[in-house]
Amino acid sequence: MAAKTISQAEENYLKAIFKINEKNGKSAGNKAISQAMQTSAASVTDMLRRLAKKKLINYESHKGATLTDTGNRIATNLIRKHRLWEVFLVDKLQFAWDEVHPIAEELEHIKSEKLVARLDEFLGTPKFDPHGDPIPDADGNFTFRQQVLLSEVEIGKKGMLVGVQEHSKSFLQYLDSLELGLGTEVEILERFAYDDSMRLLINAKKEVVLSHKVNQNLFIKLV
Amino acid sequence: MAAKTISQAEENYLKAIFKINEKNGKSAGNKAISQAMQTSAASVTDMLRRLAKKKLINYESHKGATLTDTGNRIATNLIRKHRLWEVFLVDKLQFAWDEVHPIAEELEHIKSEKLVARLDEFLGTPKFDPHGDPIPDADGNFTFRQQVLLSEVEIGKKGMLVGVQEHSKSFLQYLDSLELGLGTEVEILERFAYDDSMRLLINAKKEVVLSHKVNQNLFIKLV
DNA sequence: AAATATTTTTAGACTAGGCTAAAAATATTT
DNA sequence: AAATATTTTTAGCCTAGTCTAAAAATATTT
Repeated sequence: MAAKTISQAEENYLKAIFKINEKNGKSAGNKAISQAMQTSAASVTDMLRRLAKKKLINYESHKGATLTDTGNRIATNLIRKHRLWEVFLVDKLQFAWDEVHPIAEELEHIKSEKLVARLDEFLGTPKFDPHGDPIPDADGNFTFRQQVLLSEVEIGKKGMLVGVQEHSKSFLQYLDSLELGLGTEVEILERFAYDDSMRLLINAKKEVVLSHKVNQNLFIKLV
Repeated sequence: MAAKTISQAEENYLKAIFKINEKNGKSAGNKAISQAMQTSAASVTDMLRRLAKKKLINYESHKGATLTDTGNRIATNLIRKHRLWEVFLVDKLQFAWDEVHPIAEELEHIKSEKLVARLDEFLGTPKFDPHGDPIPDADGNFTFRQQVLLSEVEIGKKGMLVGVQEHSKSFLQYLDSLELGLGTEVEILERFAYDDSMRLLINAKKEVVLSHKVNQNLFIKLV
């Protein structure tokens, strides 16, 4: 089967569709895709037709898109590459977790299968990236981890920060300023009903108060 | 000075022009570029005009192209990135020297300055790539090394293989089969006037006979 | 220097990927 | 169910980068 060439633009659309499908649990609409890709709705319609013709997505006019098996495999592999490169940048080249995303966004398009395999091995076959997101294996399987949003944790419970949902530079830098990195121990001391903010004890020595918005973006593994 | 965006295609043309300028010591003609880029002459004319408009090359109709300072800086930086990535692939990911070129060809287009600096440091600021080609520093300066083509070395002289001029997979694999890698010691035992082939002693223990074509592609540092 | 060969440019066309503005289809309110 | 709002598609246009075929310019031979 002649593995058709897939352009970077096409790859990026597949990844966007994958993420929208995953988050919403249903087919990705034109609007959502155009927002994710920062392109016009008209461009999206064009691209969806192209991807459908290549059998990478299932698409019917006005009904949005879902990935075919092939499309899913490609999107998953892109995510694998993106996350492995992020680990490389942080672990080997000492980048901070808030600076790796745009670089990995370019690196994920490098084509060699062998490169990915060797990189994975070189990094020690990591299961999670620097933001705590799972790295799918070569067959596209994600490691599942028991985790809850900090906003859902009850008073008195203890846990450890294992992931972030939001990846913006400003959010990550805010966490840095609080010394809240992956692996940080947290204990819920108090919850303010007024605005759902919470007072926490981190690493058993420092207290911080986090807004609801922040709490909704932190994944905790309870201990 | 608004650093205009430069596409991968443009970058590849700049690199091709750099190499042709370097090898021929004069302005790069349309034909040579079209051969290097594997594109039609018409496409080259178009691209030369685009590059000239961006002040990356000096170009006049029918007179070929040379790089401007800006163009030269970009081309040199691409070569720097290409060669650093080759070192990464060989030294860190255990790739063979005959498989890294196409992958580095993609990796060299990754944009981050910081990435290059960190990679360089991570690799121990190497001065030569896995084929013995010099890696320009961040300012574009190449390390110069005293070297001669094996075909020019006199009988009885000894030296060390420090570089290859040809980079094809088949040539490199042929060298591998002879156990002729960079760093190999060679002593010239005999030269056959008939076809300019040479008999050599390598690493003081094995004899091989190399054709003139091979001898013209090996760089030796005399001891 | 004329004839011939080679190189380069022009002219016109194509694909990928993007855009805006308007029309059509679907969803949501009232 | 009608009216209104939102989403999606259509139509037409644009740029980058490629192509072929023919014309023009330059180089090489004779």
